[in-house]
Amino acid sequence: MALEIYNTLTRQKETLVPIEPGKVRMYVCGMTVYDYCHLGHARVMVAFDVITRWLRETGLDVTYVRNITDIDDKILKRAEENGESIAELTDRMIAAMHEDEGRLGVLRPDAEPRATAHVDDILAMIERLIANGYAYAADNGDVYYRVRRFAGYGKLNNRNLDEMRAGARVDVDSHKEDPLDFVLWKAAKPGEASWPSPWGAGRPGWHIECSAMSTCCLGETFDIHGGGPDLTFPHHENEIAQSEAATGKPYVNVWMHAGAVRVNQEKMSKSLGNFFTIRDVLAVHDPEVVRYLLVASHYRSPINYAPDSLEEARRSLERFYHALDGVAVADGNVDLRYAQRFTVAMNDDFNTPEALAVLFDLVREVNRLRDSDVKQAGALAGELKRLGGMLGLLTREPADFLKAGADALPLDEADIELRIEARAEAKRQRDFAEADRIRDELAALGIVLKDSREGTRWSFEAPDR
RNA sequence: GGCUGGAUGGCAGAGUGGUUAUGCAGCGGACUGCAACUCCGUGUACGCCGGUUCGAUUCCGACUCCAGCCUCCA
Repeated sequence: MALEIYNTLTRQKETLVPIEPGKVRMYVCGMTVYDYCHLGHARVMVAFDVITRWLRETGLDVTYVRNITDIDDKILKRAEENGESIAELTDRMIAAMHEDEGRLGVLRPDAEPRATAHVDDILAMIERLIANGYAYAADNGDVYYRVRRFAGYGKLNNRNLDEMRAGARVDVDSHKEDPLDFVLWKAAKPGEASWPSPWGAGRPGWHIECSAMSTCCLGETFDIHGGGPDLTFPHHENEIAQSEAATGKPYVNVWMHAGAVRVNQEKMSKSLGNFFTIRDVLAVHDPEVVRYLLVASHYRSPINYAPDSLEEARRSLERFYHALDGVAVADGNVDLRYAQRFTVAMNDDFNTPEALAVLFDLVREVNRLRDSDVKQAGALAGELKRLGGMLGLLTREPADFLKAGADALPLDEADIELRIEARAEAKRQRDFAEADRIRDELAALGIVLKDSREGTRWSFEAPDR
C-alpha cells in the first residue's frame, strides 16, 4: 500500500519514492527564537511529529532535521530591549520551546542545527553562488541573490518575475541590481553581532541558512521539506533558488506545508498580535487535549482556534479514556480491519481525522464488550492504545487523564474514596437522599461519579470551564 | 490585481459519481433508586447557476463568498 503525500510543488498527491530506498531525509523550517512559541508553531511541530511517527511506523528510516534560527533582526532587537545577550535570549527561548513541545508529546528531531553554528557552511554556499554568477556583493557590504538569473524562480508558488516586479515594493535606498533580489549576507552596523566574511563583518540572511543547513545535514537533494503555510513565499522559493543554483541539482522532491491556525477567521500571527502562546494555553488546558485538537483536523486544513474547540476536544478525548478506564489491556485476536483502515487513512496524505474515526469505532466496540467479554474488550483496548500511540495520543493511564487537575482540590484521593464509600453505604441503606447529597457535594467540586458493576469510578472536570 | 487553497447537517470535521463518516450537542429508548458513564435508535448535510451523466455533494465551466501568500511571520 503506497504512501501518498500532497506536494506543494506539483499541487497534487504523489506516491512517496525515497531517494535512497528505505530512508527518508526530511527538513522542516523551525523557529526564530526571540519569543515563546504560539499555537501556529505547535501546529507545525505536531504535524511533522505525526508525519515522522507514521513514516517510521511504515518501516522507513527517517532523518528529521529542524533548524533553529538564532540570529536575525528580531533577535537583535529583542535582546537589546531585554538588556540581555543574544545567547541568553536564544538559549532561554530554545529551552522553553523544548519544554513546550515535550509537553505536547512531540518527539525531538534527530538534529536541530543552529544558524550561528553553521556560518562557515553559509559562507561557503554564498561564495559558491557568487562563483556561479548567481550572487553579487554590493558596495554597502551586503551580498544579494540575483533572482533574474535563476530560470526556475517562482516554480513553487506559480509566479513569474514580471508580474511580481509590477507589484514589488520600491526599495528607496536599495543597493540591489533588481528590486526582487534578496539578501544572502547582511553587513553589520557598528556594534552589531557579526561574523567576519570576505565582504566584511555581517550576519547571514534568513533564507540562506536553511539552504546551507539542510544541505550539510541531509545532502544536496533530499526527500521532504516542510514548514508553516506562510513560508512558501518567499522563503522556500528562495531556498530552491539558492540551493539549485549552488549545486546544479534538484533541491527537494516533496514540499509539505501545514495549514494556518486562525483566530476569528484571521491567521494567528505575531504581526497581527492575535496569538496564543503554547504555555498560555497549557496553563489552562491539558496538553493532550491541545494535541488532540491539532490532530483532529487534517494537517493542511486551516483550523480556527476558539476556547470552545478545546472544550470539545476534551470531551472527545474523554470518550477515549472512559473506554480505556477499567479495561485491562490483554492479548488476543483483534479484527485486522481496524488497523487496515487506519493504515489506509494515514497513507492517504496522513489523514488523521479519518484515522481517529477508526479509533472511535474501536471505542464503541470496547464499550459494547466490556461487560460481556472482558478478554476481547481488553484486546480491542490494546489495539486502541496501539493505534492511538502512533498519533502520540492515549499513551497515559486513563486515570491520569480523567483525574487531571484534581490534585488542586481541597480533598485528596483518599478523602474522595471515603466519600464514595459513604455514598455506597447510604445506597445500601436505601438512603438515597444522603447518597445524592454526597454525589452533589462532590459534583460541586468537579468530581463526577460513574457507577458500574465493578464499583464507582470518578473523574475530574473543572466546574466552570 | 496575480497566485494558492477552501465553501459539507446546530457546531467541529473526513469522504464519495448511486449505499452509515466520525466526534460534540439535541431528541427517543435501554441501563440506573434517580443520575453520570455506556449501549440502541434518530437529522429533507453537501455555497449559487449551468453542463456532462440513467444518476452529482462528488466530474467540467461560470459566479458569489472566505482564508492564505505576493513585506518579517509557522
